[in-house]
Amino acid sequence: MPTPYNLDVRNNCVECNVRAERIFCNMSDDAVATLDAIKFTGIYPKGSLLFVEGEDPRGIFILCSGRAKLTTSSTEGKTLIVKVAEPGEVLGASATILGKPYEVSAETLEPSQMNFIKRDDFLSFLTTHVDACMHTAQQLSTKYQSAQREIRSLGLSQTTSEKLARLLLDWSATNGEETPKGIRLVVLLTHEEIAQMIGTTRETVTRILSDFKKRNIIEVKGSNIFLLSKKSLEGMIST
Amino acid sequence: MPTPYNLDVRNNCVECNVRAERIFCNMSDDAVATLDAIKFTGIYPKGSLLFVEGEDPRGIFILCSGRAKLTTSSTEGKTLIVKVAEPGEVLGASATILGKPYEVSAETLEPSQMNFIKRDDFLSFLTTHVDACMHTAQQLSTKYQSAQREIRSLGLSQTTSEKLARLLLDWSATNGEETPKGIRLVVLLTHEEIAQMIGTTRETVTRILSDFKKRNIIEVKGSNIFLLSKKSLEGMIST
DNA sequence: CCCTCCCTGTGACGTTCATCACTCGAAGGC
DNA sequence: GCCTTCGAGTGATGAACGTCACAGGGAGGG
Repeated sequence: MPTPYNLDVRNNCVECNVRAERIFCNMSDDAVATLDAIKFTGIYPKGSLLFVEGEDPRGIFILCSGRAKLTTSSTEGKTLIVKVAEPGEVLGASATILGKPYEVSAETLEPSQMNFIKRDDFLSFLTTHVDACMHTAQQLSTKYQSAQREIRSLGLSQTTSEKLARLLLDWSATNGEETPKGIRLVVLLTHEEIAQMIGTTRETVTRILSDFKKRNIIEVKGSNIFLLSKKSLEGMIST
Repeated sequence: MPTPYNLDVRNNCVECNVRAERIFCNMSDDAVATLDAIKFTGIYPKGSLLFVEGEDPRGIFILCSGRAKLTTSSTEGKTLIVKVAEPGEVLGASATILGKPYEVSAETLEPSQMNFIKRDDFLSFLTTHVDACMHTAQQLSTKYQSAQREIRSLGLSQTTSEKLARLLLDWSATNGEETPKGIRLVVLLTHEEIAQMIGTTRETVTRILSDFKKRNIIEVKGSNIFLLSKKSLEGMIST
């Protein structure tokens, strides 16, 4: 039976076969059963806005499959992509826990399955299940460390080439696929969006990528990027 | 009786009179009693290194009084000050929870009292006291949100003046003191360190501050900065 | 099939800021 | 006392990158 958007929908958390790999979901059977009872499963098309920066927190979203970009914008209309969230991540947890406005916006980049949990349900879930609380703390710690990496990249990079090299290497670590001709990356983002990830302009991204191509560091085929020389990229970054 | 460094030392968490104001420490009496039993109180002079980026996590530090800067460095020797921690903050929690290396270094900016908790003690403390775990989650959420603000500032600011204006306004919100001639800030940092906070060079900081002085936006008296025109600063930032 | 829209690519130009090089003043040690 | 060290202030210079402007190509819709 075809499911919407060709997604492999998992309605039941208890029987979920990828649960063990997910830092947040990998909790006691008892806790997962409760989770199952309070969650709302939803399928979202590409481009869905889950929540918007500044909004009061309604609850958390658990990203079961698909990807979502987290963004923050200035009044001048400039946008910064803070992070691309991967399956297993929890979105909106910090705002929900503190009861403060969402600090970023979240938008799906591809058709995605999300489990939503209402704020009150989530908070009482945490206070009644210690290990859910522990896993939340772990999830938050991971998010904090990834934010920290982002800060390093934005603040310590000398040049824009360095930031872009760093981004490509980051991607290759999380989503890279080894092939005979180098590491293959599937890039869902336009140059404009890449620019928003590293705080620069579209033109500069285009120029630097051309430069990388000329120097045989990368090769671009449609939405694939092959890293021909990971070494060269690593040579560009400080740490 | 004089205490070292003229610090008001609080040895006993249960009787601590500022406990209620501290997001992390404000937990149940039962939990605080346990905390008291596993903590090690220490007084650190200015410039003490609590932990270093990359080190395996030994445990967490609760900042009772004083201030500490959190930094990250590149191999090229460039340093970025990620945050100046205030009393009540917990340092090293994310690394300790995940068992991953500290992602930043921590160094005291003034004589400070810290409570240290060993990793194993902290982890079992969290699993046995739900509300300690909740307060840790809140603390982590706060840190995550402040990291997010830092990312915004680094990534969305168009100019260095904007970043500096943002920094001054941030300080005025947390440490500002109203006076007839404007908001007074006590700046513990050198121009070099301010530069490291906003990812620029010392010379640029000096130049921009001079410029602000010329335009009667600020006035500098020793280590005090008076914000004469908060409005002008606000006019420089996008949001 | 053509038209439009969006993404990519590229040139010219100007501004901002990092870098280097130096001076000056204040603090602190011997 | 003097000398050293560290932070602040300032000028000259060049490179990096943002901005504007426009061209080409591919996808999708009427």
